[in-house]
Amino acid sequence: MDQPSYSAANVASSSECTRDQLPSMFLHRQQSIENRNLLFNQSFHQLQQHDNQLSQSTEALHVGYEDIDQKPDLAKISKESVIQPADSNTPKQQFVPCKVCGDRASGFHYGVTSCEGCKGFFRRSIQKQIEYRCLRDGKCMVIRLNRNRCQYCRFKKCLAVGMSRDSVRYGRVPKRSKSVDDPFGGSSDLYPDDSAAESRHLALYDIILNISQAHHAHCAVTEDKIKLLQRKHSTLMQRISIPSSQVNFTDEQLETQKLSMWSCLAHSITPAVNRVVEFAKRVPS
Amino acid sequence: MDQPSYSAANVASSSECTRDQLPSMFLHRQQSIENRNLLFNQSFHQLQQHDNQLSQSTEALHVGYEDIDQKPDLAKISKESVIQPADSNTPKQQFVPCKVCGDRASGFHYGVTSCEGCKGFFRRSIQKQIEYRCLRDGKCMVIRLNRNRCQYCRFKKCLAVGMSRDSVRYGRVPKRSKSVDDPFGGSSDLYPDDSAAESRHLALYDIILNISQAHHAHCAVTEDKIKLLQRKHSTLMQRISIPSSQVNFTDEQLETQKLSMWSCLAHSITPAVNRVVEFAKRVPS
DNA sequence: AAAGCAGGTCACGAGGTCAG
DNA sequence: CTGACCTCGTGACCTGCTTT
Ligand SMILES: [Zn+2]
Ligand SMILES: [Zn+2]
Ligand SMILES: [Zn+2]
Ligand SMILES: [Zn+2]
Repeated sequence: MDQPSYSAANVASSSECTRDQLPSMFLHRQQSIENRNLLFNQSFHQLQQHDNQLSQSTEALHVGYEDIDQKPDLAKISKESVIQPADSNTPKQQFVPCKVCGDRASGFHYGVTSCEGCKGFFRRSIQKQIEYRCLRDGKCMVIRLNRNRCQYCRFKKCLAVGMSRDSVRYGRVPKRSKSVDDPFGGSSDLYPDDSAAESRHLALYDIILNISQAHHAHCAVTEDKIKLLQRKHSTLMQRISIPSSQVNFTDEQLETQKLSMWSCLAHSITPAVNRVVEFAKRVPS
Repeated sequence: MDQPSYSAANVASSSECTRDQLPSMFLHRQQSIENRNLLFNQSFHQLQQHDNQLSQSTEALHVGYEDIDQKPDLAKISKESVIQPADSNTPKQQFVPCKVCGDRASGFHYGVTSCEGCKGFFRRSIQKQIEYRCLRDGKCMVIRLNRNRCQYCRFKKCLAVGMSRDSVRYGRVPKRSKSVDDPFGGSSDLYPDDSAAESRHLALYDIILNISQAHHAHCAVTEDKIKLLQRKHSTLMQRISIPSSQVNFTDEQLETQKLSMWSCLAHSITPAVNRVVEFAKRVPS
């Protein structure tokens, strides 16, 4: 696939993305999850396109996880890697998500409610005229935890949500354009939810993370193993194809073979089933 | 103290020991061992209060403790066996241990306070998707001096303490999350010790390692061998039980048999004694 | 003034490097 | 392969300007 590139108003030099830009979460469940949450409306369309790409690149996500009997406990996960945008000293402060990455927004930057990170990233991008490149298909998901893995897609998202030098709003925000739901006075059509939406938003990330971790911990389908399987399969087929023409089994033999094969299959598939069960047990209910 | 090299080859060949050095060696070393264990244990008690990491890997550490239980003296440890952190020119700098190996941490890498070594190792591991294998039981202790001996267990420990691409923290550390005790602003498990205690901490790790290694290198009682022994024993008993009723030995025959059995026993036990000697020689003095 | 954002600052850490 | 060292992108704060 050709690699999309950006030459915005000011773009010239090239910068290399790190090759580990895979979004480390979101599997097939993401759609239903997204549907439930209004906060992600803006990117719903984009997410739908991601589904393909994500499911086929799943194996790359398992780097470092195979053969490790990792037992992530939920308490630790929620402590360590769940977003904690709300500082403990300002419980009163409302959470407003960045339109680019979903982190806590710090204000209305370049025309978009965004976080300090995305603001700085966008500023740097338009200042230094950097041309980013996506090493994949240019559809990387941009969320807080992986926003730094693909600069191209982050910048693309910035533009998509409307960041621009021209959208800069100077000075004080007019009083009446402020609202409870959008303290930064951006366009008022996006977040019709009350404050409960914020907690749902956070909970969502929590769930996403949990599922991702559970998957990592128990999915044994790695690239290596797939290749190995393919090799095994082809050699097996070769071996079988030759004698198959000259061999005649009796019905009894066939029956016996069927039984033995079934037993063999059952034996082989048991671990996989166990893994699925383990995975299911990890999904928060 | 220089690093003792315990390569696999070294361990394998180390059971050779000339017989004549046996007795004096043994007695002398035995004393040393006891003294060291005195120091060793109290410090461990103190460590448990301050160091989460140690208690977290208690299981592994027990290997080193099992045969050892005595009374303490703190001053002595810091006096005679302190091992300095890598840099001796910055005495003012506070010591913060790597959560993986206990070496001096260089920062908050992949979500965990860790040293340069573990950081680089983890990066390499997740980049190249290397699949490690443990040559033992997958419970190797991972501490500074032996962290390079088992990649599998080192990586496992990395994951266990929470290293992950998703836990990466970019940018400057928020001011309010910094504290005197935890310069890296990581999670809330702090190390309220002064630097002297940290040096002791480091020294302890090395001592633990030495003893454990010495034990591992010369203890022949592995799980495998125990099982083998049990099998041998039961078959032997079966074989014996049958003829024992119908056989009558003369006194002379019995005497001869006693002698031969004693000789056999002596022959069998010699390697064990040698191993004890070798173990004693490895204990730092 | 007061509020609020663009841009600058620079502590940090990811990733690369390369002797050992 | 390891890890001490280096480079540079990141983002939490800060400063100064613009608009009410
Ligand atoms: Zn953002
Ligand atoms: Zn991308
Ligand atoms: Zn370490
Ligand atoms: Zn191991």
